[in-house]
Amino acid sequence: MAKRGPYGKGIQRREQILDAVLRTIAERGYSATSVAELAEAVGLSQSGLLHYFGSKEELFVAVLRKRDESDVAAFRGSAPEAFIEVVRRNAEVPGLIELFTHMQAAASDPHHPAHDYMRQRYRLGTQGFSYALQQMQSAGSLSADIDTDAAATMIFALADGLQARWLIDPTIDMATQLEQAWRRYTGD
Amino acid sequence: MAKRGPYGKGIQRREQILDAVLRTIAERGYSATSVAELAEAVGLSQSGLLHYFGSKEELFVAVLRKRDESDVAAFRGSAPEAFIEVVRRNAEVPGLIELFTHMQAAASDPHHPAHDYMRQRYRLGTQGFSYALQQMQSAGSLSADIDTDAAATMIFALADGLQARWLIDPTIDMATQLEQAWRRYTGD
DNA sequence: GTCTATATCTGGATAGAC
DNA sequence: GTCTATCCAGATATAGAC
Repeated sequence: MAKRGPYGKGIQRREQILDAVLRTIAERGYSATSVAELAEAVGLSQSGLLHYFGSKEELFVAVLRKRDESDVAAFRGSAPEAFIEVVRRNAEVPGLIELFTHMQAAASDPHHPAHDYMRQRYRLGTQGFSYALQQMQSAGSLSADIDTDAAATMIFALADGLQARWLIDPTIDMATQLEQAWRRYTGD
Repeated sequence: MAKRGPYGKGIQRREQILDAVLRTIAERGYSATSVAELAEAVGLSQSGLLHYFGSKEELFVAVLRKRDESDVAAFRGSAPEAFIEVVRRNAEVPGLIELFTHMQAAASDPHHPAHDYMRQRYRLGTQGFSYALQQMQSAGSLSADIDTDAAATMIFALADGLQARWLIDPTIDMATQLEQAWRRYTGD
């Protein structure tokens, strides 16, 4: 039975639209992405699309959030391996990496809608990863002398840096680089 | 004595303008940076400025190149330490990091003027660093089992990723993170 | 080499009808 | 909720005079 208010049909429609936008960006990339073109691809008018998200930038942040959801859902297994698997998976949708990279650059402005999103992403991401590493230390599967916060910050920054470079120079193998770096960092 | 042709006064003036633009971006950041504003800060009209660089994007690439020159000039001492020192120095000019990050995002388009610049930067940067590491291996000051190309790629990507994050969340200490990562990566 | 003036245009946002 | 129509701002690039 359909819910009412802000959790009813409106939200469903919003998610549905978001899915379509996500796919469109994944296919066509960020550059070829005016609101008008997205609207067309989605099957709405420009103002119809903006009705749901208010502005272009907020729409993009919503897309990144949606993507995170599916990343988290795909996050299976132990910490470093699962993380690398997500990066490997990302290499199949360069359009989304492109979007992320642009938003990351824009987010340095504290007034940009992506600013808070990025901060939150860093915080939650590194916290979660750090916690997982602590568990490994307790279980004895990770050297106890590792600063888990620093290690988590390191691997997130490395992954982001590799992705930005990979967009420009696809000859590098992100997943292999990450794996190798992690192995060396932790001393096997 | 003044040279003639493309190596004469025109070039000098160009470098002089470039210096002024560089300082302006360093002070005011990338966001507040239309060609008109740069022109004003430099003391030229908009078209006067564009006369030298053709387009906004090419101007920005020229700024990055100029910055690289001064980075290379400041690159003193052994490889990893000098590299970290450059990153430390960058933290004093967030405006330039911001510019770099935006250009890096834009460079994923193969037709963007920054595309070739970035590729070249990656290639030369990692090659140079890798070579320096090989020297260290020969001298016995670096473990011989390290893949120097991979290590160079890693440290460049990590530095770029840390910088992008630092712009948004200045609580992290880039230089310390880099140092620590390098130490662990190389096994002290 | 430098300026003034202007062309052009792209694109996001808004008003208001249905 | 969705569309049509319009507005408006901002920015780059160019033409042509001096």
